[in-house]
Amino acid sequence: MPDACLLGDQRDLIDQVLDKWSLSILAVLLRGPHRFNELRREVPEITQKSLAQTLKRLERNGIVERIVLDTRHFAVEYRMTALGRSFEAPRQALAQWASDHLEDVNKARASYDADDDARAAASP
Amino acid sequence: MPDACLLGDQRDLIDQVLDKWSLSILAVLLRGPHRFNELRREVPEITQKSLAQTLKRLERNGIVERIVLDTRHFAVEYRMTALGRSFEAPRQALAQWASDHLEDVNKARASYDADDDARAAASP
DNA sequence: CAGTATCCCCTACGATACTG
DNA sequence: CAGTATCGTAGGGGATACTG
Repeated sequence: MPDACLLGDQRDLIDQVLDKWSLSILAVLLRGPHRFNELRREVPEITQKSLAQTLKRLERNGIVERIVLDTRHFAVEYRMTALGRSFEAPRQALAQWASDHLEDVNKARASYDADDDARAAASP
Repeated sequence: MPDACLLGDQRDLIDQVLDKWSLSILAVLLRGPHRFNELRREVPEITQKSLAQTLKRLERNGIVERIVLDTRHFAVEYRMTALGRSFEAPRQALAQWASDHLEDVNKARASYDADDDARAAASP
C-alpha cells in the first residue's frame, strides 16, 4: 500500500484536525497551555461556539487535553497532548509551504482569472 | 513573525488545497498525468461535479495543469505543476502522520466517547 | 469564567439529468 | 469523453442570549 495514497480513515482523521479553526488553535496551544478565554483573545475572529466545538473535537481526537484547574472558580486549561505535539511536524510543513508559496499561488490565481475574463469577453 | 502562527492568507490558501477531495486527487496525480475519467476511477467515491470543482480550484491555484490533448476527441489530461509538486512535502507529512497515528487517535476517541457515555449514565 | 442553547443562513456536497 | 445544469439536503459556522 503506497503511502502516497490516502485511505478513508486517514482522510477522516485529517479532516478532523484541519477544519476551519484547528490549525490556528493548535498554533496557539503549541506555545503553551491556554485558558478558554485566552484562546478567544488569541484568535479573535472565532466565535465562542466554534471555539468550544473545535476544542471538543481536538480533545476527542486526543490532540488536546482539557484540564480543570479549579472547580469552584471555573478555571479550565487546554494543553497539547503528546499526540498533539506529534502533529507539529505536518502542521509546520503546511504553514511553511503556505508562506513560501503565497506569491506563486496569487500569481497563478491572477492569471487564471484573467484568462477567464478574456474568454468571457471573447464570447459574450 | 513566528512561523508557528497562521495568517489569514495562509489559512485561505491551505483551505483551498485541503478541501474534502484535494488530497486524494493530488495523491493520484502525483503518480503521473491522468484523464478526467481516470481520476473518477481512482477516486470512486467522488462525484463528477465535485471532481470538476476540485480540479478547477486546484488549477486556479496553480497546483494542477489542464492540458487539452485533442480538441476533436475531447481528450484532456491533468498533471501536477511545479508548484503542485512543491506541495508534496507537506502532503506527505500529513499522510504519514495520519497513518502513523491512526491507532492513537482511535483509542483517544473510544476513551472520550466512553467517558461521555459514563457521564450520561451517571446523570440521566 | 467557561461554556450551552437557539435560531438561522449559507454553501459544500450529493444525486440526477443533460450536452458538445 | 469531459464536462455543465439543476435541485435538494445536512451540517458547519455566525449572532445572540442564557447559565452554573
